[in-house]
Amino acid sequence: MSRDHSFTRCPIDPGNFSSRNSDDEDETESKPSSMSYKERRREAHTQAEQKRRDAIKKGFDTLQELVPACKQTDVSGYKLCKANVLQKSIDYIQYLELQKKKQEEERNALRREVVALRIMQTNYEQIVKAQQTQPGHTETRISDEVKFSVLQAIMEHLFFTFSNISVSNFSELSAGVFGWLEEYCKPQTLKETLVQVLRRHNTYIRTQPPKK
DNA sequence: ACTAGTTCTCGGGACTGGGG
DNA sequence: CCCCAGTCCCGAGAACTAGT
Repeated sequence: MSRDHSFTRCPIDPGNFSSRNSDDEDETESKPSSMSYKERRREAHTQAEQKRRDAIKKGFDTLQELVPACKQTDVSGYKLCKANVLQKSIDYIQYLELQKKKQEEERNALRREVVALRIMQTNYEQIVKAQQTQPGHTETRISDEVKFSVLQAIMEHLFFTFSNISVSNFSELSAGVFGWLEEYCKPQTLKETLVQVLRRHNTYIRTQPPKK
């Protein structure tokens, strides 16, 4: 069985175990003043184990500080067991991943909205420009009533087309709006709609008797 | 007293890097 | 290439502690 040893090892301390061969004879503890090779090796091993346990403990302590559900809730020094710290850390990471996903979806939806609004802005600007460059265009005073009536006719037409969009869920609505924008909010289509509405109003206004 | 969790020590397997 | 020191990791068992 081979294990993955991708960790980084600490540099070797030349002060330890520098004369292993010369100490081999000490294993019978014939010299009480100096430790035998076995004893020194055992002591070094104990220290290394202590160091390893400290590192593990430090890691758990850090997790307990970082994960809100693991933080101490009272002054009695309450501490979660390691298994709970691990489980709560896992839960917290999963929660953070979910939050990240939600925020990314929200950001994408907002970006789509920005694109749609820019398309609409461009359309309106082109309509205004086209109207201003029409031959015979004169600045005449239009009443608020007529303006409202024109706007209402345009919006009614748009709403009629918009009402065909499927709204069973958000993604369908989202896709439907894009399709609707591309089909019914094209500059040319809007221009045609506007022309129709204005023609109708022009005819209607001419046939109306002047108000007294 | 019992139980569960933690800490510590010890022994041992496995791996790495340097030296002969 | 082999040996060895140093290191890491793991399991077992003992000791300790805190809660019930």
